[in-house]
Amino acid sequence: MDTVRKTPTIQDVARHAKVSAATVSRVLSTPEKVSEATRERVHAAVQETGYTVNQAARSLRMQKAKTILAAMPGIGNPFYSTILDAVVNEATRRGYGVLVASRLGDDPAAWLADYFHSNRADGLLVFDGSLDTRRLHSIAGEGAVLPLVAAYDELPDPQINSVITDNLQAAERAVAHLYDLGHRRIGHIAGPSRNTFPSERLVGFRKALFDHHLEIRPEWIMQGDYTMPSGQAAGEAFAAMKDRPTAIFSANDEMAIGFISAIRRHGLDCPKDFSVIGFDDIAISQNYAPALTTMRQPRELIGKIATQTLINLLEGNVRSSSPVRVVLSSELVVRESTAPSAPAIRAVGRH
Amino acid sequence: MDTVRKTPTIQDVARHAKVSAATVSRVLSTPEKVSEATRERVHAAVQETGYTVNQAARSLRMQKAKTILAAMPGIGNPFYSTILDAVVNEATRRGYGVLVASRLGDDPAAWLADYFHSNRADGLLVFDGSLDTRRLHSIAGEGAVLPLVAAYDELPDPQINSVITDNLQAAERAVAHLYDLGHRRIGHIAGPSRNTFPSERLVGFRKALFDHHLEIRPEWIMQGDYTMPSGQAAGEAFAAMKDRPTAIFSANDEMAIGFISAIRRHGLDCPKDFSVIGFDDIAISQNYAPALTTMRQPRELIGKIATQTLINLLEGNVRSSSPVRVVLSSELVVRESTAPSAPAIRAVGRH
DNA sequence: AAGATCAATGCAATCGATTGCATGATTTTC
DNA sequence: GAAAATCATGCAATCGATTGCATTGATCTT
Repeated sequence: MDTVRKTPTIQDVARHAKVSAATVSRVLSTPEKVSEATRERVHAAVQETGYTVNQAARSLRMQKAKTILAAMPGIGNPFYSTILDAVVNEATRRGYGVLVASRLGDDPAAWLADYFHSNRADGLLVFDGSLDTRRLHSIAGEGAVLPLVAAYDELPDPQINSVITDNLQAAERAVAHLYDLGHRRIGHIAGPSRNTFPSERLVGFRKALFDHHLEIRPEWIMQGDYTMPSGQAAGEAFAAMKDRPTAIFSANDEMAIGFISAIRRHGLDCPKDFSVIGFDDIAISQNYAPALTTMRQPRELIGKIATQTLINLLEGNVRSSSPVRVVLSSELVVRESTAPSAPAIRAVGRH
Repeated sequence: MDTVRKTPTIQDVARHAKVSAATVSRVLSTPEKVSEATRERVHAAVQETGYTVNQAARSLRMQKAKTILAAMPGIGNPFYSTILDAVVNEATRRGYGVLVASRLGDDPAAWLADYFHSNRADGLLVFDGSLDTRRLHSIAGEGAVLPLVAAYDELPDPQINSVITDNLQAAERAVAHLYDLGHRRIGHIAGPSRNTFPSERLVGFRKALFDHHLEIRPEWIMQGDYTMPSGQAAGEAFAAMKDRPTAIFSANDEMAIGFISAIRRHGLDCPKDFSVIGFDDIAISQNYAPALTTMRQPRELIGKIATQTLINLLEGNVRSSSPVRVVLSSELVVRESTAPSAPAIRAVGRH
């Protein structure tokens, strides 16, 4: 047994195979340029020594890190962590490492751009809608273009590559589901708006009500911020109403769950007294009581496709100069939290 | 405006400040070795050029990547993603990057060890209990010691550094809580056992029952695997019992939630008909209906301390040769899913 | 005042992998 | 059969930062 064995370098392999380091390198990256015989000797030597390429050296020489950076608003959020999972899987499959950045300091854009200047990452996946991508680009350098793919809800700067879901249509689909169940008095728990623009799901909600000739009552549109407590707050507001909607479309599942549990404390039951449809289909939704009807976002797909897009970009497989835009569609998942509206049932009973 | 400006190197800074690259390097790492005047010139030049050290070059020269690797069983799991969040924050604060690895391929240990051979990461945080740390060590190299800190529940190999929680005592505390509420018929939903060893929480459960002179009924110990569906399965088993316990201690919150929602379908109510206490205090627990009583694990702390421990190790701040072991304690959080047992209430009523 | 000491800085080697160019060997072509 | 084309391989420069050693000039010692 050797005493102090350091990790083998390409030189060690070369020595074992009795060739030059250059040849070893070629065997590993462009095997067709090397004769069969030497190729085998080198492979054997690689086995013997247990050689692995030193990424630091390769990065330095090649000016690329084979690593992508994922910027998330909060990894703790189950919605994003599922996406991250998909990102890691896909990146690993393609031979890339995944660095995770959390928002830190007062200039996150500068902080992220630093990863590129310092040659730690080649590309960036942005899942954080609050990040200023324009600023990011400008910091990244005048000459160079920072390869980045954004994947978050509100449609960002149309100039950048993005993977998003069809929020508008999905919101309409959600309302249509409630309508089909006989609901005519429908409220909404909205997500936070970005830069004075109303969120797409709210817009879709409005459009759907309009299309179905339903009244849009401002007091039935409650403002939330995608967290459970804000859903609970909406629930309290709902409970305090004299004249309540019979169904609620929540802009995400967490608020829907907060809403339902707050309301339950007031002796109201979902779906008996009111229906709720959420958005996202997070893990808990199917096991919540009542199991939540929701618009499922293909989170794994978002992560996977965003990663593929970025890596294709990095490897120059994409020649088009216009930004890549992928829109994925959400899927209605009907569970227990939505039911025919009480009046509709009564109507049936009277018949 | 320059046309094609590449990212500046230390040479560029040197030229600007009219010193050698060596001096620039010294200003950045050992400022006290440089005279006040030059120091200022160099700092100015750094500002002007917008220089950032090239990590690839530094890694190559220093033989360290300033990056740690986090191995998670599944990032999608909300329990782990909270930990990861803390890891990223702490690592960033200390100037380290965080690479995330998912389990891939048929030899995860080899896969992870590769990150070290290839000089991509300096240390490893293991949150995945199913990883064979012995094998990892042996692969990592005969001579070198792979710096690693494990943070997962079942006490691993006592030789390795670890950050864990006091599962045994916490389990006893959970049972004590049920006992104090008057419950005498207590069941358990167990997590999967590792290598034929029963899980610590199960051991703690048994010990607590024994200490309280309660009967341990094997049919009241249901086997789960930490997932919601397995909790639901336990719920079905519970519903089918002729003679049921009045309280359940679940080895984690997800199973507890699955359990409660399954049982609710059978017309039984928590906490009226039975009490449930969980373990972990994941985000959903406080908003579930009923809000879940649980043993809270300090997840942020686990992530933070594990990271600190690892980085201290890497930077040689730890001189002790014996492994570092940190045990954090869990905290009982009483909410709505546990209530005085029905017999106890009746007894009070009769009085 | 001459040698010793010290502080500040530069020189050049080094980390490990990649690749353009040169070289020598072999095969093809007319 | 000689020139040309083709192939396999090695040489050496390169990527950017760090650091031991050498050099220079200034200050100190006796």
